[in-house]
Amino acid sequence: MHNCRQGHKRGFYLNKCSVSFERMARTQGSHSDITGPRIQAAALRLFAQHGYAAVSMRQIAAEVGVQAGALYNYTPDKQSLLFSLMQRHMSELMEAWQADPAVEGALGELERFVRFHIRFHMERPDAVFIAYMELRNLSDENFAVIETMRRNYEDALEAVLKQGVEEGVFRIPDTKIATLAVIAMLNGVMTWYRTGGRLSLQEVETIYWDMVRKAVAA
Amino acid sequence: MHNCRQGHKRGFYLNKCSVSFERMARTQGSHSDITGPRIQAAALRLFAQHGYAAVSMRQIAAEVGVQAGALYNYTPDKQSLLFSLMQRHMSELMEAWQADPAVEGALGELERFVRFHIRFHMERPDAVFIAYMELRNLSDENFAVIETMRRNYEDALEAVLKQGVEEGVFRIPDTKIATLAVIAMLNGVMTWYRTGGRLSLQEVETIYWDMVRKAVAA
DNA sequence: GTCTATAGATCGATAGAC
DNA sequence: GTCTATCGATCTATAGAC
Repeated sequence: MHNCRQGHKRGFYLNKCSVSFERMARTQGSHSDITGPRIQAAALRLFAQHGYAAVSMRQIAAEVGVQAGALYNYTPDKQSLLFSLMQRHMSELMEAWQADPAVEGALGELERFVRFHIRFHMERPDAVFIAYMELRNLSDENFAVIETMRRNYEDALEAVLKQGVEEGVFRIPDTKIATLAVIAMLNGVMTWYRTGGRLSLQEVETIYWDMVRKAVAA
Repeated sequence: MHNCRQGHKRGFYLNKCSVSFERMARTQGSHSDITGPRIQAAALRLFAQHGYAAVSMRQIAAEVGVQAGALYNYTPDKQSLLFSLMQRHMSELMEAWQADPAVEGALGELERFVRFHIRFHMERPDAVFIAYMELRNLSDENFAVIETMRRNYEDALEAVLKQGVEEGVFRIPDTKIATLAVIAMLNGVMTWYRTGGRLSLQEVETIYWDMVRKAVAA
């Protein structure tokens, strides 16, 4: 099942092959105050690569360099581990968007959104992949939280589209559908873009901005 | 984990709640020549709802109304079951596209593609969902087969876009990227559209066609 | 805080009766 | 072709030593 060929399996995210990061056998009683973050990082990578259901706590522990039981000092269970990864991702997304300096006019705001979305998501492909693929593995309660955060982000784009319609610069039959269509299109970047390819991220942003701009144009 | 509320968990496909279709206890030696198709149908539904890795052979068997061991009269293993579902889906997709009557000119062909893609995919949401989400659970050999079929389908759209550029009706900086962007956008329909909503499928097709047409316009 | 060890459940797949 | 029964592996999570 596993493979490491890069560029393989487009249509889903595949990590670069990387040397396993296991540590030396750890003396009993030793400790590391960065074990928590390392567990999160290992879970993020493994969930993105193989899927939540296919990854065992033992695999995560092995990647960190501890035994499986030690994980439960940092998370009550596997489900909470998934939820915390997704929640942090969505929080960072919202905060980054709000921190991005606004510009004048709906057209400028739409360009800002397109470039922000591509840039932000390409910087954390593992988290993005999990956020879109593992929703069904959340408990109902956890799903409701993530879903609300996602809707807030979508609402930010829809507000821009509505503003553009009012300004008369956009012609959009249904702003909610257009919102989802734009985000879906932009997310497609992650299924094929690889750093070091023939196009820089800047060029990709511009190509997508061109398509989005025209798609909603009056 | 499981829930049955409809409209819940947008962003991934969720089946309608349906009464379990288990059969009466089966007398030994009895048989049914439709067990094979019923296994495929059960696997399709369960893989789409819970994910390949999260579904057990026992669950599939229970849905069909047989014991787990009986499944192995129809499939050598779980992996082959997944592969056959994806392969059939991609075959049907290619055949349906080739059977759809071509029209004159790139603009007409693009509209035909947009409407065909939305219609075909909305008619089989389970298969579509599996085809996009379970690629990583294919063995390398099986993945190569599916990936080739997918590329062939994408090439059909790219040929239309190239034709439009030559005709001068489209202005597209990169036809490969535009191909992927259009397909990604159209696939987004499946994350939110539900039969019986405020828009008919015909209306949805028209809205997306409007956006696609403008996005690639000269 | 990490270890070893394990409980208790469930998995994919097979064997042999009917 | 389906059944019952089971093998051997693997899983999440916990208990108790250090």
